[in-house]
Amino acid sequence: MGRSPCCEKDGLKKGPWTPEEDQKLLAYIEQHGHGCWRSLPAKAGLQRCGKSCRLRWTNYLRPDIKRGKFSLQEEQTIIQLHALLGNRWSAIATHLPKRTDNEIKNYWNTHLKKRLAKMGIDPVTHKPRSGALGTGGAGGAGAGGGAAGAQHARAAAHLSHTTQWESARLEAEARLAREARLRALAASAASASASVSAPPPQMPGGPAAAHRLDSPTSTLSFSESAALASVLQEAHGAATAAAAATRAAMQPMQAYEVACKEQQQQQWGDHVVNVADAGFAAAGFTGLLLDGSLSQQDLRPATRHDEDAAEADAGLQETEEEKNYWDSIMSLVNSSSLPTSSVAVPAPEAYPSSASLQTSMAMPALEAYSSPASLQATSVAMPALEAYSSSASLQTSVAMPAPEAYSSSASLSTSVIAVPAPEAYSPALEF
DNA sequence: AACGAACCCAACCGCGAGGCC
DNA sequence: GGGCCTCGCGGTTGGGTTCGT
Repeated sequence: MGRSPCCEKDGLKKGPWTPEEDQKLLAYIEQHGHGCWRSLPAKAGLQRCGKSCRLRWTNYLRPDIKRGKFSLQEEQTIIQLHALLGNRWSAIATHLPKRTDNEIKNYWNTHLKKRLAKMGIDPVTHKPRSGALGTGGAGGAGAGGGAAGAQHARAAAHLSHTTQWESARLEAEARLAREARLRALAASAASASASVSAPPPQMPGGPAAAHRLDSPTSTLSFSESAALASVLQEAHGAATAAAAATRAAMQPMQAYEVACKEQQQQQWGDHVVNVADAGFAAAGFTGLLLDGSLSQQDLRPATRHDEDAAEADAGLQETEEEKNYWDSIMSLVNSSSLPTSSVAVPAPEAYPSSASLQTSMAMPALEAYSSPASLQATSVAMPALEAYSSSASLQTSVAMPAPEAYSSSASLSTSVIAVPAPEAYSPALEF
């Protein structure tokens, strides 16, 4: 059963690349850059289609590719990002330095998926398998459940991912709304002291700046001052719900961390991977996902080996900062009113440049409240945002990925409400 | 040693998005 | 606005390798 010919003409070579071909491609790209992939093969003297060349380069020849075994941190990051993003391998790959999306995809399909299944966790929904969905163990992907079950699982996973991204988006919007309100209040106070007949308060930087603060995907319009008050109220309510949803959605991550670690230690003995592996930015994200609301005490007795006590304590200490940091973020989101005096109102000039605006909206206000230690975590707190941003497009950078998933505010509220209860994730997994 | 099954991964395919004319 | 082209993504597969009998 041969494959149907690719879009390219016949006569082009297919299949595994020879060292000579690799050399040609490498030499050409090193000298000229890849340029247009379509015309590259001819210029480089290769009997391949451009697509094949691009694939070979991005997945194999690129110099900044790390090959070999995935570390524990990388595995955990993949699992956690997959829980958040689903099968968005390229987005996941942006948080695993030097790993390609193809490699991650393969690793997921050949290792992690099976391991999760073995642990009784549905690799699609990232939830413990319920009896109704079939208790099939490894390799039981198609064994039980049937089409309806699979569809249900996919839908649940989609909803879960949608909810989490939408939660993040709402938090960002609510934060922007609060900042806008604070700026308006500040401007109002200033103008009131200047003249009683002054025009109504405006967004610092003028209408144009106000317009730029609008979230392109938002259901809120910060520049419509007439609706501002009610919108702010609404945004706050949504953000509060979103914060709760986010916390709930992130709780299974902790179970994953512990479960994976246990699993790894059973498989590989006591080989301990250095959690503080320098330069591995994703670890910050991993840590950030650890939510303190599901207490460590709840998990430890059921899952921790005695000989791991010292290491676990160190880990707890390490995650304590992140927990506090995350709690502070959540309390900021949840707080009904920020003390005006304690909030640094950004100067108007902080917004005009599209570059700075992009940054401030992509990582909304988080950096304003982070300690240097947690800054690294902050930088990956909204992991996929930058993955989807074009350098020129603010809209893209602010918009959450997979726009089709976040179509309406109606579906949004449904999503938030439909977040599975935290207790759905039993921390006491048996291996 | 031989064979089949399972595993693994590089590479292919189809599709959609975005840019350009 | 619509067609064409290029690129990137995710799903899938073919074939090499390893494992088990």
